[in-house]
Amino acid sequence: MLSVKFIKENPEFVVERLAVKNFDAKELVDAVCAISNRKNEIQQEMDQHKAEMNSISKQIGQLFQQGKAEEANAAKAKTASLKEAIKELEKEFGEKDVELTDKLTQIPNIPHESVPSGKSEDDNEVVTTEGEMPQLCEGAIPHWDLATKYDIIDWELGNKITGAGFPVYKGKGSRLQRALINFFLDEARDAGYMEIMPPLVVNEASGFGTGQLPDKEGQMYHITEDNLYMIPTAEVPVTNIYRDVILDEANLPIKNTAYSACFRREAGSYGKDVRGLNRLHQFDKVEIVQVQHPEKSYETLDQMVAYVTTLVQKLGLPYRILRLCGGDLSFTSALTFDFEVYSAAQEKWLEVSSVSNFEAYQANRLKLRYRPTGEKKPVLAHTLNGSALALPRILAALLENNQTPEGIKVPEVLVPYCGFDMID
RNA sequence: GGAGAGAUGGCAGAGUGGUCGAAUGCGGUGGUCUUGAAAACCAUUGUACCGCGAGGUACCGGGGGUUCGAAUCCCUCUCUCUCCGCCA
Repeated sequence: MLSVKFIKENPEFVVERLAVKNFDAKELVDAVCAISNRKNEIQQEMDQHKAEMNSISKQIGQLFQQGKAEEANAAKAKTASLKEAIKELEKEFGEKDVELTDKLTQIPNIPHESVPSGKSEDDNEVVTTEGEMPQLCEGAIPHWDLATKYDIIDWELGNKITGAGFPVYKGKGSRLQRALINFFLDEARDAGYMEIMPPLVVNEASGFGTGQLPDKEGQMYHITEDNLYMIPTAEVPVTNIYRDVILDEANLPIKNTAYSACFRREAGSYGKDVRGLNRLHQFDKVEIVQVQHPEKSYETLDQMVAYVTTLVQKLGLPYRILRLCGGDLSFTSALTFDFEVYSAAQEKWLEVSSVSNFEAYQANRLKLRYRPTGEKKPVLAHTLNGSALALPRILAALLENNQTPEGIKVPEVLVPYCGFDMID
């Protein structure tokens, strides 16, 4: 969330910038300022009364020790009204605090100045388009049919065991998944990221820290009996490693990577674009996460984009990079670049990565700070993350683009990882 | 699942109603000494909020209560550990 201080110092700026996200923040910003001001007034009065109370209590203690019980009891009488006043102020203070947090969590992150305005994904800005469009052979078919033809993914079995959106990978399909995971993790390690194997289920505090809760809880599978959530991305556990942490400036940037299965309910997204591997309830992904100095986070974002570029290039997939417009930008992000690969049989661009700078928005929720060298006061760090990469759509594009009458060719970089060069 | 123990500052670990934001040790930082280092010694060392400032307030797992006063007593929740059972 945004800091109260920033909102109070720049209310017009916040409203103006959030308009780019098509978000009318006027009322919320006004409310935050008003509630915060009232809260401060209450605190001043409350603290004053508490100071007096503390002082009287201390005196009473001394009087008792000196054996002056009568005077002590007289002093006690004075405390009743004070006590009552404090209680009331505390109550109102608590209410204002809840209200303030409620309003704050409803205000999205401010978009970076480079974010184009726009309503939907149609307004995203194409930054780069690279790679050769594949020439498909006669009778080319989409990946869901290829997967069945070569018996590497069993859709029906997934339906039987769990339900739609939980495919079963078999034989070379399963091995190719494993190869992709290892390939991505090794690449990330070579790029300086430390590998993490996180829990796949998180508590409420973690969900709040990265911004999934309270608003987007419908997106996650909720284990109500234990009040735990299945992760929609490794971003959640890996970023929450640094919840309530004060880092040394010298330790920045922190670079972590993690493979995880990801679980998404995708409620309300039935219909188009859900065939085959295009949208699943469970999928595999390797994520990269960085914690960086505020002054260096955009430089880091560029580096992360450059890194993801190398991955799609090595896989030989035609890709394009989009700068998300305000309307398509997520609630918590300040700037996001999406990667899409071209899936030739579907004749569709498929999103395989989303690389974002959250600036201090997540950090403020997480209380993730660093201490500038030689200084006393901790400062909020910046967090960034990106998919590197999400597997299903990569697999879809690989299957469709590399199909030949003899079978599906495996990209060279993956051959050492999976141990075969052809799915036939 | 059954029984028990516990949750205190970066860590370890005292503290069972009143100058306790909290002893002590370790660690960290600064300094003295030293050619340099180690050792020793001295000093310092949490976070947040309010206030122009002086300063004030809060925080000893979370929440509630008793009391003039709570780390300390009571209730409640959560979590951790140990033993037994079960089990990859």
